[in-house]
Amino acid sequence: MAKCDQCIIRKLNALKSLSQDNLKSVTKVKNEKYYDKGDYIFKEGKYLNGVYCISSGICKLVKNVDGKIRILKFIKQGDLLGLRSLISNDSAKLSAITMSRTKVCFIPKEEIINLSYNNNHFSHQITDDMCHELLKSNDKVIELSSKNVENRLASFLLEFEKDMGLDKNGYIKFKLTREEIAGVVGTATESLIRKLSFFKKQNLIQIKEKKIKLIDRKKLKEISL
Amino acid sequence: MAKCDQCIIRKLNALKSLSQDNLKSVTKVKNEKYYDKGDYIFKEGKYLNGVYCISSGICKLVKNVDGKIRILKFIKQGDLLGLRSLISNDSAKLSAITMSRTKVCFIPKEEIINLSYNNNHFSHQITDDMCHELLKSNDKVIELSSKNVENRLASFLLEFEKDMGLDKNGYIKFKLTREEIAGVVGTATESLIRKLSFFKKQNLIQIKEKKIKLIDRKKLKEISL
DNA sequence: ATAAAAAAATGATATTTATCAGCTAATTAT
DNA sequence: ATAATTAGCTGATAAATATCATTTTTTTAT
Repeated sequence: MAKCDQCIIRKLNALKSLSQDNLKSVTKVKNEKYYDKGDYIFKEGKYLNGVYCISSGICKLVKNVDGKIRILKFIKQGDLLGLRSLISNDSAKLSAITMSRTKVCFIPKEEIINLSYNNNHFSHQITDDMCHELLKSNDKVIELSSKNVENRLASFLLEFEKDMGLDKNGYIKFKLTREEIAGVVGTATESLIRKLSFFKKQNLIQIKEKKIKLIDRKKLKEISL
Repeated sequence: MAKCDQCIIRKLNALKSLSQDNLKSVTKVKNEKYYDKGDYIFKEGKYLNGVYCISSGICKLVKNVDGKIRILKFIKQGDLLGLRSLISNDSAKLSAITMSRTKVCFIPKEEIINLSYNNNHFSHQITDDMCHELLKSNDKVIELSSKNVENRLASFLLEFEKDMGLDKNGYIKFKLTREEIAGVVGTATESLIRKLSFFKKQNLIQIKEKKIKLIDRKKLKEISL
């Protein structure tokens, strides 16, 4: 089992605030696990016994609303999963599904609670992260209630590009199905497909083997507003 | 200036975690202020120098998106305003407008920061509150992206009744304009009006002098799902 | 390599929601 | 008390979005 103090992933989240002693303690209790693409890390309704630190791979946080699957967030290398439920002593309200083979470190609840009481930096970092999450969530509420599908799709494409980065040919690194994009944007798959081909026809984007390349970011930005 | 340790309002928010000493310290630096109905406590974009504790009255947290005013949250007696911005060291992303004459206690940023470093209970309580906010915000995202106006209006009416309580005749205590309800539900005022009169025609609600009484909560609940 | 399954695309249509214009009722200011 | 303003309501219509059925393309399994 790898040692946490040598793990660079931890620097990407609240765990960066931990001391060497803290990290030794985490190393003792943490648990590494691999998931295949499409696996559930946890399902909606489950009470989590700790938090999940994504070591490699990509996941989605989703809610299934009578068949329609809404995606609230993508979780990447370095992100922590399950903090909200753990702090609120509440069941998970969303399911976490891997979108690629994923390595996850599980840290038991007691350890997180102890750390948060023994290390003020850590506990403040968690609060900061929650505030950031809240800001983004509020932004989504506003976007969903005042922008149409076209605006939202443009906005998503720009943000997704920033989040995921580009391959050597300028395409967004990570592939999503049309259904998944619809699940993020909050629309029906068919409506999403139509908007995407509309963007393609307008030369705002290019699509090749399901990968998307943004061509006219300025125009997309305008559309997103 | 009233003393904070004798204020019962503080028990309704994170300030309940403060010690007697903490409260004495807050009393020294806090500032009471009255706002008339319709006043801005702060506007979107402003950097806040502290948090606002609502002592009496009701406010709305809003965002103006090219003329359409979306209401994200109602703030009542006992609620704290401005914590997110303060913790993130960020400008306010929403405006706070009073909906009745409102008494507010302002607590300077430095005091909140100090308290959060000196009192673990307080700082944990803040984190808990943020988690709760995040949960509610996420719920809204899901609702907006998977429910229609009718569903959302039913859901809002039930929640608003729970939040505000009833007058002696069973009407929801607090009056909102149609435009405000539309701003919460995320739709156009005219669409909202039509849905409201539809609910009235179906005998799900009654309206008298702008106040709303829920008649068939069971049916409303079904519609909200 | 081929068959089967899943994903993407398209057309037709229904439903939902927004917009605009005008009218009425209620509230506010003088 | 009356005028002016604002809020509420209604109808007509346009625009956006969802739904369903079908076809084509791509991916996956054998």
